[in-house]
Order: sequence, then structure tokens, then C-alpha cells
Amino acid sequence: MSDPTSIPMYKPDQIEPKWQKKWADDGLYHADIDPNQPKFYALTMLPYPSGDLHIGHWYAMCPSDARARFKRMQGYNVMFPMGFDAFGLPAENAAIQRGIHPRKWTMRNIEVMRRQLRSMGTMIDWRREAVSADPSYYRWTQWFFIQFYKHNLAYQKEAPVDFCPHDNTTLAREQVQGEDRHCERCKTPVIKKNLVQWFFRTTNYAEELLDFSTIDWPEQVQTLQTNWINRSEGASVIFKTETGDEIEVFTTRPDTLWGATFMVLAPEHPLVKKITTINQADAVAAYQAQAERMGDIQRETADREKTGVFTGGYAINPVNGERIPIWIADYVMMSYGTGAIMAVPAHDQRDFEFARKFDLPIVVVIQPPDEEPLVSAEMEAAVPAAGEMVNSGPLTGTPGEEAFRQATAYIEEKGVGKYAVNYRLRDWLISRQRYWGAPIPIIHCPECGALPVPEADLPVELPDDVEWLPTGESPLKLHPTWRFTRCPQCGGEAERETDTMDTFVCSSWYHLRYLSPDYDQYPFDPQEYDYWMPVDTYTGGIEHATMHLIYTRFFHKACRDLGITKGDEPMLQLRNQGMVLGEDHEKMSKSRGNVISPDDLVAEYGADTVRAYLMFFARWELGAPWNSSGIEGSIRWLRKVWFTFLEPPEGERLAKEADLVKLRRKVHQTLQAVTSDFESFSFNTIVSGLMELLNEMAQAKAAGAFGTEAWKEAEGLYLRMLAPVCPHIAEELWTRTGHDYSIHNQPWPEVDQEAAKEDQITLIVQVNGKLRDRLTVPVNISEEEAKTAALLSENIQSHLAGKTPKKVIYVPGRLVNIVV
RNA sequence: GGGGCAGUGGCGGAAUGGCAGACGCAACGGACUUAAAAUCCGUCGGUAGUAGUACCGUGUGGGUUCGACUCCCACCUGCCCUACCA
Repeated sequence: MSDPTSIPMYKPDQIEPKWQKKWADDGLYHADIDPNQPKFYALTMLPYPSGDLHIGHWYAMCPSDARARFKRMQGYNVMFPMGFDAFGLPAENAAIQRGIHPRKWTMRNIEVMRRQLRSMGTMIDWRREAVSADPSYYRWTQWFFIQFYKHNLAYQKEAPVDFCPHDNTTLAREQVQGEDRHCERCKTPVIKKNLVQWFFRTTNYAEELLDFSTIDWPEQVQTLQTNWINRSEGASVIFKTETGDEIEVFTTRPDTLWGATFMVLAPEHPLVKKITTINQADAVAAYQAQAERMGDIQRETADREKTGVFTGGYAINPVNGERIPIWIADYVMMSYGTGAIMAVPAHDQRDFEFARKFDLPIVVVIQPPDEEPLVSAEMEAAVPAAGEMVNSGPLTGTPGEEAFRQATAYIEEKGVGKYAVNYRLRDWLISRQRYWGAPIPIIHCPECGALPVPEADLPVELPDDVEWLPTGESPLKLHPTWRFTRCPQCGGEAERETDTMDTFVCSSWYHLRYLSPDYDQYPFDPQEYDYWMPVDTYTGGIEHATMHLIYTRFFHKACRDLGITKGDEPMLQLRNQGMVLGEDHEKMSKSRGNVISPDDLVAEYGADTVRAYLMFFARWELGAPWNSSGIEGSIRWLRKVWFTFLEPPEGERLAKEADLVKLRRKVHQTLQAVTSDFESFSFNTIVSGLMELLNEMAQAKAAGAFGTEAWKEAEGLYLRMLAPVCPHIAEELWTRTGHDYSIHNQPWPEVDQEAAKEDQITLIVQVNGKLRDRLTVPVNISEEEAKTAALLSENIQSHLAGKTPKKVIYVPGRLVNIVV
């Protein structure tokens, strides 16, 4: 290579800010409605403004940005917006610790993150930014709540809820994690509390949420959501107690009804008190108290020994009239099904263990085929398999495959039960007893009840002057004046709801606010909606599979039924990126000291290098540990791109025609591969393909190709392929090689299929499937010619050792396999 | 206990019925340099051999196939989710 000082060095810090400013000044990435252009809504999950943009944020956003840029060059009108999920606990905790107002803390962090996001060189259209903690945003979060409330999709009820004693607020079920049931934010074990809470009726949509047929989402997310919703088919059956009450149970095995020898209620079940006899009252009360405390201490694992207490009460088995005892036990959950079960010890392992421990009767009512006749006294475990119904009154003898249907028909005919579907999915608990969230827009009037705030009075703004100290009640409740108001109906004295909404409510519709963040007639401008929605590609972490991604689907469907949104799904295609681990292969965290700061990397290498490395170093959907020497490879590559394109070659070699044909072939083959890799999110092979092509171009340059027509073509195609990955250096080289600004307005090039075609192939010759020779042959070789050439090869002859081939397999353009 | 994902050189990965290890990092040898950095050239799965080459090799065991990293079955290991779900 000639003296590198003859041309300017590649200095990203002199290039990147310059272009970022020019693109912003020119509004290059403004996405406006254009009915003549196909639209493309590319969305990445909005970040929480914790203050520092983590390398993980870059990993989520840079490849998504590159793909959005690719789509833009393909001729789509691409919208790639950004915003901030700005409500939430960390701001409030920071306020408590440091005495800063949550709004101030949040807005300061947002300012830092905006700067960091700009330094990435993304094509974000900042005119569409939305911040969920702005009154102009949460006004509409409140508006959605009111629509839901008016249509019975939001309601309040007293319920035992998971409460975090450290954060002093309730948690949604999916925010409680692990065996010890700890808070996802602060890891404190949660406790149970009975509170009046607000809910959204997600369960109304349980069935529809199981349908993924119209969306292209990863199997894994579909599985996670399906398991979370957990649909089970069975029957609901009514048991009458001797006190005349009805206990409804859900069972997936109506065919085992004749084997129900006792019932079990959850300790919190409302009928327990009524059923319990005087003799048992003390034991029952003690057990209930113990069960309640259980939440307080640690919740034990599933395989712990069964405990329970007899209530003294009895129910009647509705199919055989047997009198069966009613127990309470903590293995029955109030939160699933009806909080009561019929126990069939012979065919359910939990019931079996319970029956053995408390010496309750076990009656076999199912005889699986291929098994010795079951004898209850000799059983060591329950037999849950399907089989012929036995000992089951009129249905005795019903074969296994008929049992479910016949049993269901029987109880329906007798009027004691009916076919039923049950879901694990529960209604979404949205109340939070904290300050920094969107206030629930409800006024409680002693005369008129809970009334929505009139829409004209929205937003219900958060007061600024609030005491933070968490007491378990909303800080809004402690404000001297805020909560006192007038009833919108009767005008009498009334009080505001002081709970705020779960931040997942805010993030369930942010993709709609991006459409028109300044619009004040409606949550979004309907014209913008009609043009841009639905989201075409949505990217983000898989950790949101059972939270945000279920909520936002629910929200969209609910809004559809209220006539607010259109279509069944908000996001057509979903892709998840993996995680960037620390160099020690551990999750990055401040306490481990293995955090990689994007700001430092940009200062050292420039944004283009960081972008390229993030796309190159791992499979995007899997992620990988960071490697600080690995990134050296990316900067070397970009330096080499720089010199290969700018530095005049030494010497006066004249390229041979064959070299130019070869160069064009490689360029168009690479273009083909890069195009399909962008479509399939294979970002790592895009970069490796470009590296390979550069190596080939350097060779062609050494052979004298620089400045030829073929070289000019290769240069133009290379830079356009590079543009989505490394937008700054691509723009700089584009200008320096004599093209017109801006490369980012260039169309994505077309593959010249003729140029990409090989004229020779390497024919693989195998003997019994083992590679024995490689032959270079013309691409249009006939089957006969290929087989003959293979058999004539010296190597092959020696491996055949005089034997006659039994069979010769030919795969056109690929290989010959000789079987002896 | 249930479900999911993954296992390929020292490392990240490529190939997804047909040349295993593209591309890059690290390492080693060399050139340039007073020296270093940068850059360039070369080697780089294992065993045997000067070499041509041969044998082995994609977590383990089996199967399907002319041919398996790739498809099927069972298992092992790691990670993630979930959990007395009736």
C-alpha cells in the first residue's frame, strides 16, 4: 500500500457529527403521509429513561434502524419514531433517595438519552417523539381508561393482590417472579393484601388472543403467550352443600365425576365460614390465618407435603348422591378457576396425596387399557391416564375416547353442570398506589358512586407539590387539596381516585401517539392512522412476551370493538433481539462492573464502527458476550473501505477482462445475499458479506481494476449496501467519490442476474458419500459429461479399486456420488 | 413437575439434506520500523507423514438416506420462562 498520508485518514469524529447535523437540518428522515408511496411503519420498543443508554439499547435499535433504512431505500415511505416510557417507579425512588422531583429526574434523563440516540446516527423522525409522562400524552391514556370504563372493560373490585412492601404498591401478577414470589424491580418478596383495585377485562379476549394466524410473530412468543393464557376445556359442575349453598367447580375431567370423594376449597373461599361447623371452627380459623401468613413468609414449592383442615361440612356428589366431606387446603388457589375443586384421588396426583395423608376414600372410576385392573388400596400414585369408565353408574363401560363427551352430555342433561372453557389468564390489575403515573380519571361521589371525569376536564394533572414518602397509600391521597373535588353529576362534595395506572397502560398505545404527538382532538389523527397503521415490523426484547405484548394486543382489540382502531392486530411482524452480555459472559450490571458504555465506544471508534460491530458479532436473535478486541475488526474493516475507495493505486497495471468479470460477479452475488439477509434479519452475514466483497475488491484493485467501469459500478453498489449499516462513512465516501448528496435517497440497487452467474462450478465427487475429488467444470455440464468426468478422475479410480459402481447419483451443478 | 431455546476450532459465528469451520477476533511466523503502534504477507480443528494424502471430527447413543451439523427418536449439559392451573 502506498503512503497512507497521501489521502486524509478515516476520522469518524470529523465525519459523523457533520452528517448528523446536515441530515437533521434537511429533514432527510421526515416521514409524511404520501398516498403515492407504499408505507412502512418500523417500530422498536420505547425505552425507559433510566438516564443511561445501555449498549443493549444500541443492540435493539441499530440493527432495526439499519433495516428501516434498507426498507426506505427499497422505495417504502418509512416511519421510524422514538419516544420515552417516562412514568414509573425508578423516578419516584430516585426522588425519595435524592430529593429530586420525579419529573425533573425523568426529563433530565430524557435529555441525555436524546443526545445519545442522536449520536447513533439513526433515522429517527424526532418530530414524532412522544413522552408518556407529558400531560398531552396521559390526557389520552386517561381518555382510553374512560372509554374502557364506559363500556365495562374497566372495573373495580376488592381483591387479594400482590403487594410489594418495599415499593409500597401492588403488582400485576406477571411482575411477581421466582419461587419466593419477589417483586421484579426490587426483589423483595411480595405479600398479599385485600384492596379495592381497578382492572381491565383482558379475559374477555382470552380466546381471541390465542389466535396468531394473521401475524408473523416468533413461535417462541406465541408459545409463551399461549401457555400464559392456558386454555383448558372441561366442565363446570355445581355441588350442593348440606347448608343449601352451591359450590361451582371447574374440572378438565368430567369423566371422573363418580370418583369425587371429597371437595377442597381455597382457604380464602367465601363459603368457608358458612360451611364450617362449630367443632371445626377453631382449626379452620387457625389454618386460614396460617395460609394468609404464608404469603408473608416464603411461599413453599409445589412438591411440599399437602396440608389442610376438614370444615365439618358436607356436599352431595351430583351424579351419585354420595355425601362427601368438604376440606380446605392451600393447594387450591382462590385465584384460579372458582377457588374450589372436586377431588378425585384415584386419578389426580395432588388429590391422591391429600387423600392418603388424611385417610380419605379413594375410588377408581377409570380403567386405562393395557393396565392391570386398578385396586385403590394398592395404588401408590394416581392414574391420570384416560380409559374406560368403571364404577360410574349409568356411564359404566363408556370407552376412554368417548368418556369426556358422554360425561359432559350426562351432567348437562341432569342440569348439574355444563361444558366450560377455563383460562389461566386473569384480568389486568392496573391500579398502583404511587405518585408517578397517569392518575385514574375517576371521581368517587358518596351519592352517585364512581364516575368518570368528564372528557372536557382531561387531563387530570398530577400536582407537583407532593410528599413522596411511601406509606402504602398513594401520595396523592396525602396531598392537602388535590383529591377534593365536586361530583360531575350532582355537584356535591366528592373525591378523586388517588391510584395511578400501571405504566404498561401507557405503553399499550404509544405506537398510536407517534402518529401525531401534537394532535389534541383525539389520541391520534385518523388520517395518520389510516395511512400508517398497522405497525409493519416491531422489534424488542423477548422479556415482554407475556406482559407488554399481551397488553398491547388486548388494548388494540378492545379499541377495535369500541370503534377506535381498525383491524385485529396492532403489529404484523415481531422479531426479538438477544442480549449483549458482559465480557465475563454474565449479564451486564453495575454491581458486576462489566457494563460497556456506548458513549466511550463512540468516542474511541465512532458510531459506524459500533453499529457495524453490533450487527456483526452475534446472531441478532441470540446475542452474545461483548468482546472488546473484536470491535477492532470492525474499525479495521472501515479503514480498509476508506483507503480502498479513496487511495489511487500504485503502478499502472491494466486489468484483464476476466478480473473485471469476476469482480462484477462477486458484487452482484453479494448484493443478492445482502438483500435477502436484510429481509430475514440476518445482520451478521450482511457485514461478513461486505467484508468478503471488500477483500475481493482489494484484489481486483491490485490487478488494475481501479477506475474501470466495473470498478465504478462496484463502488456505487458497495456504498449503497453499506449505507444502512454505516450511514456516515457511506455518505462521506459517496460524496468524495463524486456522487450527489444524499446516498440515503438512493434506490436500493437491482441484482444483475447475468453478471452474478457463475460460468464454472466446482463439481464434488464422492465415493459412498465421502468426498474424494473436486473437479472444475463448465456450469452447463450435462449429466452424462459430469458422470464420465467423475469416473475418469484418477483419485476416484484409485478409490474404486477396480470395483464396478452399483449406482451413480448426480445432483445438477453440485456433485456426483458413486456408490460401490 | 411442565414448556421453550441452545450445544460446531482458543472465542463470536458460517453452512440448514450435498466441499464443515465463510467472515472476524485471538494466537503464531514473517515484512516494514532505531523501536513501538499502525499496516501488509503467511499459518491456524485433531492424529500420522517431508509431502501427495489418509483417518478422526459439529454434546452422547440410535434411526432414516446414495449422502446428516442439517430430518426423526431417546438421552446428557447449559440458559430462559412457568409452576399445587384443578
